Amino acid sequence: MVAPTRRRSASLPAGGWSPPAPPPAPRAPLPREFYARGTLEVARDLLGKLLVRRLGGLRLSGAIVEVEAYVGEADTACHASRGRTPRNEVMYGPPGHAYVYFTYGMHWMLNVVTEPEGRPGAVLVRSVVPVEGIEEIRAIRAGRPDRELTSGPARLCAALRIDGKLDAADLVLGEDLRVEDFRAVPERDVATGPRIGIDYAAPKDRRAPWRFWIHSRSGTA
DNA sequence: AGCACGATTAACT
DNA sequence: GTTAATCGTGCTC
Repeated sequence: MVAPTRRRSASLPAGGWSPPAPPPAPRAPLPREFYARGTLEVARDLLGKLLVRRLGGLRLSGAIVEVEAYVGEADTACHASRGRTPRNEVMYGPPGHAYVYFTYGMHWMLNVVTEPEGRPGAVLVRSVVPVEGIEEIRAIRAGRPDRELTSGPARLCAALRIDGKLDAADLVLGEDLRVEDFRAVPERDVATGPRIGIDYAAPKDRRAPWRFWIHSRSGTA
């Protein structure tokens, strides 16, 4: 039995945020219209939503606590900034699909496609807090401390077994992967700042505060 | 050639 | 306890 350790969030912005137990009854996937909006709005509104991975008979899920918006060809940090390619093709398609790609020789990244069809945009899911299937997630991520299970874009993909096979998956049909309504996040709990790992981008894009996370309220509830 | 990262190591306070 | 630097890895263009 593990004593409830007091966990001070440090470098990870949303490390201290915990979803309420118990998890709610499963809901319908968010509709297409949710995604068919401006990427910044979608990014902000994804905070507190439930990312659900269906794996065989299992339901693994986590509450979204950190995201980044990548807002089209004019955004030099966005994969679409150099035009349409086989990899980023799905970003140009209809909203509400997964854009999953591989990077750094070992990591998968999960994005959700935004904006009406033809306009590339996506939100990178950077961190979730486990809600359902935590024992299975611990098994998948054997040897990791709990705080490293799903905090980080590559970690959450590993934890939920998200890889290139889910690229272009329809989150609205939601067969293997979906996003459900879960928890309203008030404005005062939302923090914003520059995106991570985009040093190659133009200065204006590096500075843009297009990363959103749930600010953990220290001490009080 | 270059990466929308993270594990590891090495320095700090 | 923390932050900063390094680099593996293989897919994309």
